[in-house]
Amino acid sequence: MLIKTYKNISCSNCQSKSHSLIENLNSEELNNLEQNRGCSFYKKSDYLFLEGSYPRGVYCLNHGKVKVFTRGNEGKEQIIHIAKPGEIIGFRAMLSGDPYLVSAETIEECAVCFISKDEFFKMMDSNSEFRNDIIKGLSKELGERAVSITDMAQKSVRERLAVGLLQLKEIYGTEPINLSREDLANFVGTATETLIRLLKEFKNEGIIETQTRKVIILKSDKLHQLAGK
Amino acid sequence: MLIKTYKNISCSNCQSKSHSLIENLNSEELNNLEQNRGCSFYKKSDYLFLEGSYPRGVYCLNHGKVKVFTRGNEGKEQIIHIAKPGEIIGFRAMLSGDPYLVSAETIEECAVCFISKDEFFKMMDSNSEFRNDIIKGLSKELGERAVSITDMAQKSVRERLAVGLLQLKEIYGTEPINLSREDLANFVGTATETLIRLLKEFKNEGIIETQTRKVIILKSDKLHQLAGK
DNA sequence: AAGTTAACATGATTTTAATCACTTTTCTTA
DNA sequence: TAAGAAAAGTGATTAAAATCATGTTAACTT
Repeated sequence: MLIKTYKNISCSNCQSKSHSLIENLNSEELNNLEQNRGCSFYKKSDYLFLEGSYPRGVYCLNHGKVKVFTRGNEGKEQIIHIAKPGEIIGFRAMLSGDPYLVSAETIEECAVCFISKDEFFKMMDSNSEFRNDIIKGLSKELGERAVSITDMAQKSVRERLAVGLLQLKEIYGTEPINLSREDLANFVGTATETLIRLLKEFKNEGIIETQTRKVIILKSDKLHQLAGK
Repeated sequence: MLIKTYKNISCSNCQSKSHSLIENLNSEELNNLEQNRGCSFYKKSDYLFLEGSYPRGVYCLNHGKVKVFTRGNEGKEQIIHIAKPGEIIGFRAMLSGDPYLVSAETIEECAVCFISKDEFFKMMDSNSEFRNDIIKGLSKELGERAVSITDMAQKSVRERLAVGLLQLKEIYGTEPINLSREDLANFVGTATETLIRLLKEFKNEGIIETQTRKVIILKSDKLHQLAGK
């Protein structure tokens, strides 16, 4: 699946470092990391890891987007998170010691660095700032997921789409949101047909614009309103 | 709200210690903890803390049950977790540095010890085993919540009730499940009326038995089946 | 123990969103 | 660049669960 292995991305100069947990490593640690990690290109729809398998390390996303999802009853995906450059993916399972509960798959071409379990734990042990960032990250995400559970249980699909689009705006920044309708539906937690119909409504209401599959948000304020609080 | 302050529960001899994160503290640390924590009785429906406020420490549950919940759109509660003796409540917000995203309220008479922020962080810093347990706990919970999100998004209310009852069985052990219909509905994520109707169905199918508000599970295997996987 | 309140329960109705069946558009790649 | 495949979109129908209205039982309170 993997196109090419390369060693030419430097951690010290990684353009995603500043929004990454590795930003608090000192230059010695960064150099060491650079020696001990492997980097790979992945094309679209490649897996980083699969639900049920055991983690052997973590993945640091340099370029591209990765969807993290579980599979429910009839194999339907529920997208839990969409990772953007700088993010470390898959450390949860490694820290808990369990097999992955989620799968990770690229949704565009990606450059990803692999940091082995040993290396990762070494960094956790030796650098308390890094460790605290990991702990903070876990805690923050845990809080966010409590909100997601509530949203899933209580909000209508329309409200959830508004919430979801706002989250995706944070992830995609100024670029248009570039997800398949099916992925978008699996992120919002609805049927693809329902999602398409709602997108059309939002479009008619002037809230969004679509360029074939791409979605551009025109009125964030309106989405906030629709999202309810 | 608090009936009585007491100092007579010893951490070293706490009957809930063995299923608690404090079990890996050494005797010196336990003695120190004992000097620096305050214990209180709470009656039913008392708050430990409220969504939006800032954490000043964590709560260690010695006796009783506590519901942890968020409030959705129209103030409807979504119960995220029901804590049982031994559990430390409210450390997530303390670790992330944010205000509480959830509220915690007793659902029966409780004995609760309070450990200050300073004290808690001191233990985290000095005892790596304790710290690792905290990290593992956070990670495990994070995984569980990914599953909850998927369940909320994809399972029917009937399936979710089956899942919920099985979870409650783990929490209540051999005792009957003792929750109001409303709390049970807010745990499963449905309307109270719907919950009541489904409980009746389960009762007619011989899966559960009810004693006024209490629920006794008769056929766990059947619930596993209904829960879907 | 009687009265009051809150929790539990049921029936009828409406709403939301899933499902099924099918068409059209867009992307791939031979 | 034409053919095939995959993704996007539409319409009709069904199913699930929320909501509204109201009745009943249980549990406090004085």
